[in-house]
Amino acid sequence: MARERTDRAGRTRRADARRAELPERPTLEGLEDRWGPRWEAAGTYHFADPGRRAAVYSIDTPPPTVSGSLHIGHVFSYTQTDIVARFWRMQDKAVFYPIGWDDNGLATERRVQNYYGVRCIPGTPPQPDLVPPGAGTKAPVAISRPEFVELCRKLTAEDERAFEDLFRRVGLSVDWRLAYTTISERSQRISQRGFLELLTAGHVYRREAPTLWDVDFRTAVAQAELVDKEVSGAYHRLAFARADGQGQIEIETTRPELVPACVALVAHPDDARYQPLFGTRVRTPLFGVEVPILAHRLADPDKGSGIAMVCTFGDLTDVTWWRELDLPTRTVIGRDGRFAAAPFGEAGWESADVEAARRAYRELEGKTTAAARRRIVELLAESGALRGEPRTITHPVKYYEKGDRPLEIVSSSQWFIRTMDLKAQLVADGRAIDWHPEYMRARYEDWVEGLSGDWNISRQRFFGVPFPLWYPIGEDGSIDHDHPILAPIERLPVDPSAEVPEGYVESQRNQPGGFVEDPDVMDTWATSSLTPQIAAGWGEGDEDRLASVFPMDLRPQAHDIIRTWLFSTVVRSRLGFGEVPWRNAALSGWILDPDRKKMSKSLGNVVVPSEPLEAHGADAVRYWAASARLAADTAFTDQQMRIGRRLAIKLLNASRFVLSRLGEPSGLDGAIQAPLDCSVVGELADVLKGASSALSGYDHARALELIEQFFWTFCDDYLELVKGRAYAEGGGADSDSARATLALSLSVLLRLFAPFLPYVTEEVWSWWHDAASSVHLAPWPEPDELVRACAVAPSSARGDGETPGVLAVAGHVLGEIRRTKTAAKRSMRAPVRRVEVRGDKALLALVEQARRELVDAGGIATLELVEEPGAAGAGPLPLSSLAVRVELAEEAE
RNA sequence: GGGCGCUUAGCUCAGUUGGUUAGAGCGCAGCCUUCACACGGCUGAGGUCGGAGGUUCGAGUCCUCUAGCGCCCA
Repeated sequence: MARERTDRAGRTRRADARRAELPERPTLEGLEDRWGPRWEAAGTYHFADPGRRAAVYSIDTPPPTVSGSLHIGHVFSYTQTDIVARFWRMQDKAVFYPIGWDDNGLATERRVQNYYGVRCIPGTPPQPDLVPPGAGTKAPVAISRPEFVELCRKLTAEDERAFEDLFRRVGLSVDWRLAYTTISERSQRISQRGFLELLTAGHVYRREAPTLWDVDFRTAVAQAELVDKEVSGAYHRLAFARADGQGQIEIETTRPELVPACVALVAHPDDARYQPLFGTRVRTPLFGVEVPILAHRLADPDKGSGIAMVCTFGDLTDVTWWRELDLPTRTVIGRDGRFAAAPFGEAGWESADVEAARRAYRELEGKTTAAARRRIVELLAESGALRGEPRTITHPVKYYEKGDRPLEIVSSSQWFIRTMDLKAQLVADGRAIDWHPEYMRARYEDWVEGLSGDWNISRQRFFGVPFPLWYPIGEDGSIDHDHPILAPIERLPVDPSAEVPEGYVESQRNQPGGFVEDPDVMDTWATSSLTPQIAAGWGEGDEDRLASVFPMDLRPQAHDIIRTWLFSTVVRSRLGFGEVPWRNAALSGWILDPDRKKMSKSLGNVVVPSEPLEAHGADAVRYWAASARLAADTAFTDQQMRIGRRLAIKLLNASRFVLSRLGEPSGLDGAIQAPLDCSVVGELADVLKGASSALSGYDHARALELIEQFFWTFCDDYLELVKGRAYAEGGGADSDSARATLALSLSVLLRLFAPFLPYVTEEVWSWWHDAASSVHLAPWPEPDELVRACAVAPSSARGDGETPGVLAVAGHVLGEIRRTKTAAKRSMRAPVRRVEVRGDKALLALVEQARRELVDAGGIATLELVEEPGAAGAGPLPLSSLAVRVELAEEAE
């Protein structure tokens, strides 16, 4: 792989020969098509493992969810990371910059269901000739799990191509050879191995427990996937008869349908109204089940009547009460979200009136919660237990973030990773990471400190990584969940539903004395929490680069998935690898539409990236992304792209001019000696220093601003002032100095802009260098190369309280001349009879040093400097203290 | 309810550790077809920095209170 570098000074060879190659009218059109394939062919961005962690800069690139729609936000955040990658590559780091696609999981399943009009029903016979009905069908076709998984693979492959095309177009400098998908064999192997190691180490366990459950997707979901939605509901006031016959207790509930699942009433221990009742019992209305009245601090005396009904399970508070008060379980809602059978009269379901209870429950059985609620309200009203009219309220209800109906809580067996014991360590790990911006750390810490349960990693779904294990079945047909049969590491990945554990044969599946597979798949985060390991090929033999790249330097991601992806990666890194996964976390903002609303498909305000890329070009779109700071939500506006485009065009034209002026090559070292030239180099050195420091600190926007600002001054003032010397035939020291300054400045500017505008800078670089040379592999400029090029120390100029430099002073005078010409409505070429500059001696001396350039650029016949006595004061004087009088020549002159 | 962020020219945003007349681009107005650039250049008008109070010789920049918007979490 060619990593040919230009020498430190970015020196050009055979400049004369190259001059002929300058395009007459340079253009941005077609640059993406020209350079993308060349970089690919040359392996410009390939990672060459140096075998030393210190020589590597590694990035834990977010794998986008390919089932989501492509939009301009993808370009935005990925470009910001690419700038960092390019910067470090030019710092001579071996940049490990992989890319992945997150295709595993529920998002893909849902897209496949909708796209093809199918539904996965495990056990459906194979239908090889099936033509899926397609989107919009009202009757989805049931298909088997293998066929469903096949469709998932097919569609994600298409989606991934679209993402790759986009990212290539934008010029991301990823090493495409490192591309991975989260459903790939490698990802599954690594994910399963990671799980087994945690299991062996005792960090995961399986337990039957109340579980947050989406009734439509029929899967468990984790705390991290919850969202609160404000929905309307109603308080129903219900009367419970006291068991001793001494009257009634009224409670209020938004979920009257759960009366058959009621296991207690609770009030606050300090609530005087209920203190006498603690320990007594009441009977549930309709069902006649005796339940205790208990005290618990979470009961809110101000809510409703101050006493609440505890059901198994209406919400997470019920779970807490159930656990802490050691209450029995009476489950009524099944995994399909409908009321399941309830054996009133049997053990645990005793009733004072079994017949009445069964009669009432028959009215509910098989109904959805919503239908059951309507019916039970009627029954409660008929029985007289419902007091008054239900009172409508709006309250927050927990939903799965992708779900359409409120979550239920069902009791089920799930795998958990122990995180509750790890909180303090996780907070400490968060503090070991440098956050950009720093305040984002708070999001992480708040989340960790607010964890209320271990991380449930099992999902009752189909397109995911299976748990690599089986359970033995006893001779009596009972499943022994406590002694799973683990797949050996060498066999991974395994699909336990298709493969057989060691020592068994397929015919023993589901048979007494045989085995049964774990039917679940892992939470998608359980796999993507291992992206550093997947990208680095952990355990993959010759491809294993983990030692060279881990812990990684950077995790870039959006701030909304701190609680999921970022958090889960820290957990896995800590438990599995005993380390913090990265040194830096950079949080990008969101793209909003021009009205500052979040882009979403449902609002119809999504901007497809191909349009701005087409209209403005990749560099211009990158400029827009680069000019936004990290974590700043940014409105989409093509205004910034227009500016970026203009900048890129300016770079083409200015470069063309500079290169057209470079004559015979002469050594740069020490050639720069004219005061104005030293001044420009001095300012450039300041810009270099500032930009390097900003980029090192993940402030790409600041770096771009500095570079860009200098570039415009360079064009507007320096190029205009230097033209006279640059055009002078026959050379001479002045002329050599000018040409050396032009060459040096252009070389440095191209390299500074390269991470931001990779196409246009490479284009210009190619006018000037051998075909094998790439600006993207050129060394990042160093202050030393600027210093060396100057005969005298470059004068740095514009710091606060410092005397302005020659460039600034000359630019100021030139500005005054332009102002006068503009005011007189004359051309900028209009001759000037006389310019008089009055002011402080020190400033005048600087003007004097640029006399020739000012006379040339302004077309000045007489330039007179007049010292103002008395202007001398303490400290350096501002430019505005110079009084410039400009007399234009007559039109005819 | 808790936490965090934002509020600077018509618009979109910069303003580093407090220091001289607060910056940029767009938009707007005017001028210039100059031999790198009309997919351009130059010049100009336009904010007193959400509000109130405080610290300081000095505050957009620190402190307190407050309003609005947004995000995260209960």
